[in-house]
Amino acid sequence: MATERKVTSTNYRNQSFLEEKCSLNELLDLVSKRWICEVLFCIEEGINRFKSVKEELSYISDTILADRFRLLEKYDLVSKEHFDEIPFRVEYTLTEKGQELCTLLEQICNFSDSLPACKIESKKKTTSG
Amino acid sequence: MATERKVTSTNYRNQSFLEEKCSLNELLDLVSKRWICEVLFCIEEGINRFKSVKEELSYISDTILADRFRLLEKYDLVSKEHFDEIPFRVEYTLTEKGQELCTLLEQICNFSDSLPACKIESKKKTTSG
DNA sequence: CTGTATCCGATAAGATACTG
DNA sequence: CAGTATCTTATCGGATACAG
Repeated sequence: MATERKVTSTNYRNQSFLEEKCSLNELLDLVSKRWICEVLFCIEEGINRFKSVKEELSYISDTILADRFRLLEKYDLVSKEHFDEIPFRVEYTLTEKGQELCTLLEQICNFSDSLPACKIESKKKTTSG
Repeated sequence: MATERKVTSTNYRNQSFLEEKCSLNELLDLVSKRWICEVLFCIEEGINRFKSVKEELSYISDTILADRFRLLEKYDLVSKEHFDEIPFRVEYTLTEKGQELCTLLEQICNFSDSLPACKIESKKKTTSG
């Protein structure tokens, strides 16, 4: 990961245009990255180590999880603590801003639950038996 | 646009996993698409025709704008009205859900403004002269 | 245990040409 | 005016191998 964007691309120019217009676009670019919200929610619930988050989110890969932790730290939404034990241990915790974001995301989550287009109804079908 | 996802990909499986886990992920996938929020805000402000939105959002392309309108309509966030005049005219307006989403987005916008990592400070630099 | 480096396939964004 | 069809490129997500 950590590949730099090609500054000559239209893609880059447009994203920059949007981010300068409103910081919302930068934040959305972050929180919409795959797994980001789930990682955030894991930490909120106290599942706060590399391994435990990886287990909780069955399919996430090392590469992506490491990248997501790095991003969340960069944006000061989580903080990282390294414990010098043997074997060593790393824990992530939400910052105040991180907690605030979680709360906002939960509001959006309620909203999306109420959107008919989301939650494609046929997903459950518990009519068996 | 409108290219179908390859159902055999890990990419697809993971996104499906997340969307089934929480509808938040589906909504985020939508609102984080480039220009979506800006289009929504344009409509909210009464800039509600293809041409006028295109002019307001300098760099957006026809292809993308059409796709965004289609998505917003599909999710029932905006509704489309065709006026049979000569030349004909099409107007988009927010639905109740669309208005509700705008309000939520504005809250997140306030939050992102307060995040130090967003709004990279050096963007203004009005110290000249 | 907690990551990093490198490479590759899938998807999103956009350019261009065209239509009723 | 308000789009659609087709193609190209950039970026993202992920697999694999490896490291402190």
